[in-house]
Amino acid sequence: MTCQSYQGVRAVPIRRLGDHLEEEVLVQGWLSNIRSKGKLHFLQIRDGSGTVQAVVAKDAVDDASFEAAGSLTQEASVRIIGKVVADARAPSGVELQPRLVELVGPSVDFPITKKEHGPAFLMEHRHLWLRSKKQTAIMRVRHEVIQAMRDFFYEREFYCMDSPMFTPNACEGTTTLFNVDYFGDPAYLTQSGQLYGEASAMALGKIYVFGPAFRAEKSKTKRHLTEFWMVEPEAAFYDLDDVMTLAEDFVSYIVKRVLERRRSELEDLERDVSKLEPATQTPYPRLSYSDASKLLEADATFVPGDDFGAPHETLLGAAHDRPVLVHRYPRKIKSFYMKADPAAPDFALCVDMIAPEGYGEIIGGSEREADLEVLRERIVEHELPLEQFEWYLDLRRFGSVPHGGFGLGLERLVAWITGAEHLRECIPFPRMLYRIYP
RNA sequence: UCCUCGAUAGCUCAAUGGUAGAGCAUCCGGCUGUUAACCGGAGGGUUGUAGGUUCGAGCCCUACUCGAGGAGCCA
Repeated sequence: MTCQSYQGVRAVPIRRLGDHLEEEVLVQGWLSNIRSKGKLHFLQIRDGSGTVQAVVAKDAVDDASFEAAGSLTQEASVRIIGKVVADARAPSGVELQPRLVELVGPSVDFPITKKEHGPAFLMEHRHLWLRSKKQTAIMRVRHEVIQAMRDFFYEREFYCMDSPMFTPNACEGTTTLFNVDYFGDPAYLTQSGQLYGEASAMALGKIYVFGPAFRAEKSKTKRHLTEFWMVEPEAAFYDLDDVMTLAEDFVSYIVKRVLERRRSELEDLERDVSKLEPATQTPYPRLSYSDASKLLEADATFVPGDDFGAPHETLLGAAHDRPVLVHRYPRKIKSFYMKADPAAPDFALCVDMIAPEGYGEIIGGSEREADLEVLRERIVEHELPLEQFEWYLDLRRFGSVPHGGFGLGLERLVAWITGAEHLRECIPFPRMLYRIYP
């Protein structure tokens, strides 16, 4: 006897009940809602794979089961043995006619009720909020995105080469580092796996890094987390065009996969999938920073030569029905490792991908500076500690090659695909400014 | 760091400066097809904290704490 059967009846995930019509099965899960009507109890049972209605009739079960069913409260856990039948009156078209209902664990005064709640309350109860329909749907989409991402790189023979979380050096500016005490020495939580990714690309050619990144930004917006997951491909002998093509192939692949396999989740989320379909087609529109600046000329808040703000990105994104690639930003507003455009040295060979519908920048990438002396100057210009970057400079001393890559913020991509209001809903346990519980 | 808004029952919100209320949740009762079910009843409050104005403050003033949205910055 295992937990996967009970009284000789085999457990079936709710998602798969449609394959077991007219069979007797074991369903194990939690009560998401109950409606009682005299001698009938309508139980909504959730098991993580889906939700199904169980109709407990007084004359179809023993007294103990009927009593147990009637006294169930929200999020009590249950074990049910019953027959799977098709019924148009059931919310999912399939329902369970139990002959046995057993309480596994009681649930008294579950805090998250059927009516609406404020964000602070929900965040305080994130561990329980995760059980709700929308949150589980978002998490399944996140899961699908991660799987699609790994499949994409596997198919193209990019090796998974993860970077360390502890690092002695900064790569995205020194003001947003989380400090840690590393056996008495100062160290930081990584802001990006890229620098190590470059070293890995010199070893294995095409690689990707996937892991959390930490940024101590004092940002209080729906587009920021202090801990977020980033996937960062890096490839030797890739120039900026190769990077842009890889980025659009990557995003279109993922969107296509989610549309194929997670339709019902997108329905639960009431996501308008017609807004996602154009993104399955490549190429994506490409425009240079200079071209984009002209489009923003009418906007008084835009200062030519400065980076785009969130409203500008929204404006640029809104002009297209799919993500847009903006390339060659002014070098002075970009990171030290980006290669200058030989044709216009004040601009960097870099690219941002801006998602439609105001979801903002989901990708930042570039061709990297491959020349030892130029790179050394940049590190000094940016007032970074040169001695901590000697290993990084070695990549230019020993067989330097043109190379490039990008970083994609997983939660921002998931937010756009699911239509989520806020990034905090796109990671199981978000870490934000002033929020580290639960 | 800056700007704006907010804090009243477990939750979401009401309440001319004059007796603190509703829906949901909880508990009790009713109902054999409910769809955030419905119907009847019950319990539930130091109005974020500390001061101040006033005959009287949930409401006006000051400070603080916490929260939300946005800016900057970024993925």
